[in-house]
Amino acid sequence: MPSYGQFCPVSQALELVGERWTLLIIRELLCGNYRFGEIKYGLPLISRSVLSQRLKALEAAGLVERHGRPEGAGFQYRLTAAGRELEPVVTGLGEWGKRWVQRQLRSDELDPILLMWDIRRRLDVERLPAEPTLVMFWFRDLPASRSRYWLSIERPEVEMCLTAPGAEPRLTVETKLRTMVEVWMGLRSADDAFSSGAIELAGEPRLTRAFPSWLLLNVLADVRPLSRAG
Amino acid sequence: MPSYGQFCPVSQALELVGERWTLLIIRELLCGNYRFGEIKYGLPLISRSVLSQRLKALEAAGLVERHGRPEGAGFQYRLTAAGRELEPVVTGLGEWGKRWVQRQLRSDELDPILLMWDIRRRLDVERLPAEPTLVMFWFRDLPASRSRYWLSIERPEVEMCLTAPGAEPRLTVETKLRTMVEVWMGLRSADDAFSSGAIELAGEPRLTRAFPSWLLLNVLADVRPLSRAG
DNA sequence: CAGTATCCGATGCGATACTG
DNA sequence: CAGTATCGCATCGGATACTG
Repeated sequence: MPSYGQFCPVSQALELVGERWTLLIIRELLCGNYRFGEIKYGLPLISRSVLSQRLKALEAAGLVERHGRPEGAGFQYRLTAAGRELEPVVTGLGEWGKRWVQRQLRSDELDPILLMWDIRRRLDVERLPAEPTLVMFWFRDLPASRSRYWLSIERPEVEMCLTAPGAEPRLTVETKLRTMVEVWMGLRSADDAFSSGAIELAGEPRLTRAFPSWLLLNVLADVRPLSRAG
Repeated sequence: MPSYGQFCPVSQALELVGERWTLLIIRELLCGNYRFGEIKYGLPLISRSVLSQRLKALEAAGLVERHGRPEGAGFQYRLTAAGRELEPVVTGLGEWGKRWVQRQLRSDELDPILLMWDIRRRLDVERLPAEPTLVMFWFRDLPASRSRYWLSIERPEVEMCLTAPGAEPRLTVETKLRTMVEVWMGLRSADDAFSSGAIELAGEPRLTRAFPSWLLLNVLADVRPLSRAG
């Protein structure tokens, strides 16, 4: 990327983090996705080459450190102190986006894997069932091949599964993808969705009762949109 | 720009303001440069085509409004409420940049016009002389053809001139470009620079005494750099 | 001066193939 | 799985020329 040619710190910051995808990668690292594949799940449209390239650039710039993982192959990418201090910028962008550009979500933005991946990271561990529990999400408006997703809960770990695990789910969440995304993003009341049956829960009563309390919703769910008047 | 394909407000925000130059244009509008040419002064390396394009995109996105100027040709570009609310993001980036990427300034980032343009907008109007006053800045390390710049003060207006106005300057500021930039950005003490003679003032004693108090310095001058340790 | 249209070269990026 | 190298296309953007 060519330089902005300025001594202004805003442009110097943007020379490091202003490229396409970079701040989104930092968002992923901020919210706890440290591995190449985890980041990729959170950014379905990024190509591996670009992700690799950006991680290298961030490492060279001193915002990210790459650590070998003793347990297996691959690396962990961790923000340095400098990288972590971008948190207010990322949050600021998110709040601004929620306030001012939250329009009707386009269908191509309703990505179920992304949604599940986000949900996975924002469950209230304290309230999850103590014993291993399999939860199935069923988006009945999607083609069968991509309509079902599983969260395998083994407190405090939660794993996302894209194919049916062996066990039977003990709780099923059935809804439309758009409904779940809107609830998740705070665009629609969760209480209403549950009580109206827009989200149907099936399974052990103990679990169906508790489920709404597990869902913490997206970090930005409670930022309210404003009108567009200038 | 292709979409990020996400429902996350951070990515939706970046679809509007994540392109190269866009946040810098918003910075210019935030700090009071409203006309095409004024913005261009603050962004010497942007091409007119790109600036035009970005302003149109910002207008279409509802962040900028274009107003005809009764007094003459051209337009004023003004931030809407949505655009103004990006101020914390721009400031956040600037503070982060000042803290973490403030390295030795590269020579090609030392742009005298940019510096003068920035100074022009950050003079303490209250303290400026009441009568019309011409101040000349002389960067003695630059080639003669681009070493001298003038601020024509007619309180509360300050005009930047790139060629010699008719009148004689009543105050001359003589220094190296790097010195002036470093002082301006808070990388070097202004008091030291004046008292050591790194910045030399010549002219009416009343003006040479008052000059240091006019200079408000860059908005980010007092954000302190930190070490790079992760 | 304040932009806008056109053209052409640079580069950014996705697809594919390859490696530990 | 977790990346990396190569390639070819598409888009971006700078230069130039043009207009109110």
